[in-house]
Amino acid sequence: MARYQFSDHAELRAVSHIDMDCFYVQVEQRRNPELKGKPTAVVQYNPWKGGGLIAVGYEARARGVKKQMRGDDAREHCPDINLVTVPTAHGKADLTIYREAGAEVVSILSRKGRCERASIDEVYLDLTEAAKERMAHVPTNRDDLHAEAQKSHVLGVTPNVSDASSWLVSRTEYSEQLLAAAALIVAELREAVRMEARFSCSAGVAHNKMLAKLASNMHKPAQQTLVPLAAVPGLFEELPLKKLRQLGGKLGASLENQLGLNTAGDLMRVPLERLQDMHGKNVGMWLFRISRGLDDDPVNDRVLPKSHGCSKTFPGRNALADLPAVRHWVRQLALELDQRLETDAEQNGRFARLLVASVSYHTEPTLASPHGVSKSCPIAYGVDRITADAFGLVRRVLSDCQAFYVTSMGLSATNLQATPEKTASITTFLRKVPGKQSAASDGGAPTGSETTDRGEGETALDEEGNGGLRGQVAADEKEGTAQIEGERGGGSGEYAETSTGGEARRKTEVGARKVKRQRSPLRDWLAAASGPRPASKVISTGGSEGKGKGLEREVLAGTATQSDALKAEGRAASEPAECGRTGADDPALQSEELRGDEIDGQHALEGVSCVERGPDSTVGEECEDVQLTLEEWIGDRGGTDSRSAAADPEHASCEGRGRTSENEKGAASSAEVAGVTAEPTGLSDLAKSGHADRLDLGGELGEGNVAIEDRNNGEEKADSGFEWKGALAETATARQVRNRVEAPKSLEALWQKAAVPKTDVQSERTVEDQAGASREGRRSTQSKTRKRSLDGHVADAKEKLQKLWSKAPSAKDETGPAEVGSGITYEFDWQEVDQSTLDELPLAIQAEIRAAQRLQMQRQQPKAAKKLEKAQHAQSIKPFFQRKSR
DNA sequence: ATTTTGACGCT
DNA sequence: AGCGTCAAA
Repeated sequence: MARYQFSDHAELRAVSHIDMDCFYVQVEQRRNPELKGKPTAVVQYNPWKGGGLIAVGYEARARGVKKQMRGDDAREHCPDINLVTVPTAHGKADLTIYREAGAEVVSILSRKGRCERASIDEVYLDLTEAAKERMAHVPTNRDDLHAEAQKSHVLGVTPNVSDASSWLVSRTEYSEQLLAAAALIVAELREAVRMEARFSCSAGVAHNKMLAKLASNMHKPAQQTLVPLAAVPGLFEELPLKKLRQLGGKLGASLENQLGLNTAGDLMRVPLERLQDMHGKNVGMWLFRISRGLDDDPVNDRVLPKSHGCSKTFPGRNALADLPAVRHWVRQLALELDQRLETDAEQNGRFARLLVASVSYHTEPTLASPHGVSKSCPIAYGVDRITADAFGLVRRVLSDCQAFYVTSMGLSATNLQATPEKTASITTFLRKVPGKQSAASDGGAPTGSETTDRGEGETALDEEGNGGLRGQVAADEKEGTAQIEGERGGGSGEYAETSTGGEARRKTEVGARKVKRQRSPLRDWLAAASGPRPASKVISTGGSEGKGKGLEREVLAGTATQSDALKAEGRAASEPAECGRTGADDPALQSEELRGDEIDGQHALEGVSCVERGPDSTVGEECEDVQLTLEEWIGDRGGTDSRSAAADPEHASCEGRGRTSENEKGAASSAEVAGVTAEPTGLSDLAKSGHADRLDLGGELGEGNVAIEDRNNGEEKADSGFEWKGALAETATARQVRNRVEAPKSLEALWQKAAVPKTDVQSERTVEDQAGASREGRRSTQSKTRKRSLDGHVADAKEKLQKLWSKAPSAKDETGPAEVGSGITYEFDWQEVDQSTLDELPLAIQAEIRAAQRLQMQRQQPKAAKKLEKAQHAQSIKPFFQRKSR
């Protein structure tokens, strides 16, 4: 029976999953070599019951220490255990050192094939190509195998055969040859990790991610396991279902409870139709396939995380009960997040676009599980702005509550984009041309070296994976290697130095995708952008000559703000229309939306945005928030005073060194301001306005003409020391105002409201956001009709249910309509709802129905109730993935 | 009172 | 956009 059907050899992949052994413990042992070989665990926070264990070393595991223990429990099992506390910063656990160590490992493991960072300490590798090449060179003599490869475990072969060597060298089946070759590569990579980073790791080698992941966990620590195709049926027959990736949670439990399955083999015997009936077409098919060892989930080419997040819990009494406390902790989180974002921007040229604030809270002291809510807005870099925006988001959630008890908060920055060349960031849009003298660095800038290790012609943000960057990384790695070897040669302290200088060097030299650079325009800008800024500064992104309308000109010139623009439309600036517009009746917004990313099919420049970025800003401040001033851009460079820099008469023009493309020309020809499309604005036009500081990126993008107008005298200056790097940091998308008129309502508030009969269920009025407004010195008044949020529907559903179930116990009226917010009416008998009807209902209703059924069962047959509860729990899971097919 | 992450799917 | 699920140290 052909269980495994691979149409031909070409489709067979060689995939490895590599997982560090008790990673945090190893990191700590490398930091403090005295811990090596001793029972060690890493804990988070000490005071309460000795802290929570998050990693346990193998010596400690041997003594019965388990990860779910508290520090105190661990001490009981193993009195001489070394408990290392995770570093803290900003009053919270800070995992930076582990992230950096993880990046170190990734930089090594990504050498031989496509590499996907699966977590802080795991990667998947697609070694298909490398293994194919390697197949021709697999030794025929088992003694010539890499020692680490010899120690491989081969499922279905070892330990019956004493070691894997003979298996590895004598394969005849293509699939096995491929795995054998991959195993040699993996052995070498693991050895490289051991030598260069001094970490041990375990690996699985198979034809897909699922099997590789399974295998990497089978022989730990410091071993590797191969899964030949033929081994799968035997393996799965005994394998608990939960061991398969994605089946460790509710889905796996539901399979066990509903179908009585215990092993993966059991799952294999369930007909596809049954699986699809139960879990939908996609999940059903996915289950069918993984139960046969089939998995086409590709190894993605991604070595960097897609988001940065930080969070903190405030359990029990520590719950935050007032806004100042909330604000304080928002700021602490922002401090960490900002640092991590800046580092990412420096090292990887990436910028986040979205800020998400999550908060879990109670409205009264209770043991019930808290409500979790998240809100998001476009992100603005800088601690203060992240703080202000995130606090605004959180406040929006809490402002309706008479009382709140915040049990956890988190910030995360997502939508990280490696700003591509043609929409490059304003933060990187100019770069000092090495060796070229410039006004800005005149005056003996002491630290102003902008030199990078790149060749002159290369950009900081070359297309991903191009030779320039790769080459650099490779060179760095080589240096790092040399450095380590030097240390080893030193003799005595092979590890002695590592927690100090050696590690620091490796950090910069071996880190993944890191580029050595001490200073950069980016860094300067980020630093400057975090500080206070003068009002009404504008960067104009003008193309060739052109004239804007009067108002637009003013805005460009920096005296007008968006509020002026709004006034000109006959609206008072203080009116709440401001930035939250979502209505199609708003001309400014329309053009704002139209502004978009594309003009003439190309990325548009956005020289000025007056779009509010966070929930707190008001109109007058918005421009200020998003402008890049002359001082900000120039002022911090090398400590040189901006005015003298700008006043340097030497450089009346500069030659661009960057690329010029049709795209960029198109982009340069238009700029949007305050939601109004501005015509290309020539330098001279702006110069005449004589108002404000500005940078005018004149001419075509890529040419690098930089004109600087001095605020004080309106004199036009130019600086030639820079290179045009592209367009803009913030794409239209990032600036789009989202949900600005979102009702600041908690679920509770909605629920309370829902108790009052409403005539208009399709819309509601937002309320004035007052809480904290005076402290902020701002007011944001919003009153807007909008579509109901999901929360509203849920609240409605709950209300209906309350009514419904209030009748239920008396059991007279057992069929009742449940009207849900959307207006759909469901009819059912709550005692006999069939599964398909139940599935149609909103989850909140499903949960209530199940609760009611249990309640009744409890009364009638207390024993059976428990069983029902378990089954219902399994049923209540939501489908959560949709497998992509390759 | 595990905590702090991070990816991804659903609606 | 916001929530839920799953997973790792």
